[in-house]
Amino acid sequence: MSKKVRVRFAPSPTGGLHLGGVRTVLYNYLFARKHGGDFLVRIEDTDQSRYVQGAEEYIFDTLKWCGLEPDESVQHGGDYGPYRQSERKASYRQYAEQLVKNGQAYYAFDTPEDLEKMRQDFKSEQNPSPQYDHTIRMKMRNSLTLSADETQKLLAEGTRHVIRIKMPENETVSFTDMIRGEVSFETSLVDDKVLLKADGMPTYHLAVVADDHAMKISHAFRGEEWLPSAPVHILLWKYLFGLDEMPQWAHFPLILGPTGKLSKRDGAKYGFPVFAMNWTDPKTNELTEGFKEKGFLPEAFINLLALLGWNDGGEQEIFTKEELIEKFSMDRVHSAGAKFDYEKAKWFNHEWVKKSGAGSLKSGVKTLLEENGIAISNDDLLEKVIGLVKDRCTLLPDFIQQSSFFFKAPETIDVDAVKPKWNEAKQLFFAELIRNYELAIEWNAHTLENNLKEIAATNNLKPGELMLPFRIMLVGGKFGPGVFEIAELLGKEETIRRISSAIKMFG
RNA sequence: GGCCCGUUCGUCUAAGGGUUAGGACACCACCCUUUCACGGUGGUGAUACGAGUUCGAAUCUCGUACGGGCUACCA
Repeated sequence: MSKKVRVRFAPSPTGGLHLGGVRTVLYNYLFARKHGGDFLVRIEDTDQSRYVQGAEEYIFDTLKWCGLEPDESVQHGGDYGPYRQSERKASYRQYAEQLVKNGQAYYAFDTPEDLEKMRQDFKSEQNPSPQYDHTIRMKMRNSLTLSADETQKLLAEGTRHVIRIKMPENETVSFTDMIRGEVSFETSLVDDKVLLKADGMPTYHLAVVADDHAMKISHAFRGEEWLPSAPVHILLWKYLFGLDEMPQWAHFPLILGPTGKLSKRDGAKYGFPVFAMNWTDPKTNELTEGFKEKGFLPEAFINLLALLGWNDGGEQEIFTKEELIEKFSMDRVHSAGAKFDYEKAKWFNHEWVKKSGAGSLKSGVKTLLEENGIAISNDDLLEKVIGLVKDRCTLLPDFIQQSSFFFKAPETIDVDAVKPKWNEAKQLFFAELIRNYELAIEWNAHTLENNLKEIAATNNLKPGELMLPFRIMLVGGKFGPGVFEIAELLGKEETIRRISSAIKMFG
């Protein structure tokens, strides 16, 4: 009974990886880690027409960024390769032929035109999309309707054909889903799915069963959109390997957008990322923004995804990956779909930015600043700056506004916010402040504040009137952390330089 | 249309027969803050509907409504 836990993520390399895909990876990963099992990635590239250059590499880059690297894959090696279905072609036909031999599948010679005609002919109001099923198959061109000789002749001539499963009539196929409990289907209502395509490639249905068996998968997890085809897979397991060998299934709820299943379109339409990382379609050059580039931390991304359809029963919402591994359990995964809320996603990131040490944020922020023309020569200063401003940064790019002025004098000064209330007294005050600061021996926020207050008092000025001008001199605008903390990090020379150059603009 | 899955605040969710139905995001108010945030306190706000089982139902059963998924030689 205690088979080693082995789970897989099986994407097809057709484009960027979206939220739902990454969450499927996550739940697989957590389950494997929790149970000391293996997590592998198998590339489902059986549809040559949909193959997209670069998509496979993108998937692995994404997993790496998320910190969800597989134990076995095309890139990580393993004993159950190849991990790309296009390279496993040989075995699939053999299984399909075996099914034909046993009367559980059949050759079908219908052309795409034949199929189109069938759909037109049988289309009605009650049945808007006719299926190739037990009511139809005897009216089509296949090894069930043709004589054995004819079938052999067509095969010998190399006639293009597919192999379809022959769904039994009046049987109930049921299985226990780890999330939904017992799910059952009437076989008469399921169509004869193609198992092996005319090009010799398997469809997903055959491939998933053959490969899950070959790779000794113990638990097969996937999105809910697969639930309707589960009976086909159950039957294939029964016919080919026996139900005892079959992995346990779990179908994850869908992640929904504002209208339905979350799509790339939703992201563009509502202004939030849908893919994990930036993805550029090599054909159209269309760029779809990713969470990474939007400024999400991988820890936050994983965290928010984990909570979209699962929770540990308590009120904790911020989890490290290690905590997730410890607490994850499949029976606490929901059965209902979850609508993605970008505001909440940002909240998760903000929590993680606050929680992260300045040291761990440093390299990301440094890159970002440098990309925006801010050269960082002093890493220690950068770390101090990050520590000072991170509480007010939700996404990584927020650090640009919040910390640029520490390294480069502001290009624009919000003169209008100061000028109307500027006067001779303030002019003189700041001139005196400069003289005072020039003589300062200790340069820290506390003394700078005390000195300012003392000078203000002797000049009969309220500190309140002076803080905003002072801030704008140093920062350029009405934002940022405490003024004296800023001045401390700026240093004596730079603080004085900014005050004196700003005075001229106000006067 | 058929099949399958689902339904607790606007959103993510807790409560596995007995709670004033709890928390978080968002929103609002107040406090803190001589900027903006953070933080703190409080507030608005939900068991889709109808039957049944039960002393007692958000919770179990059935029906209805609504939502979603699938219905390709795509995955």
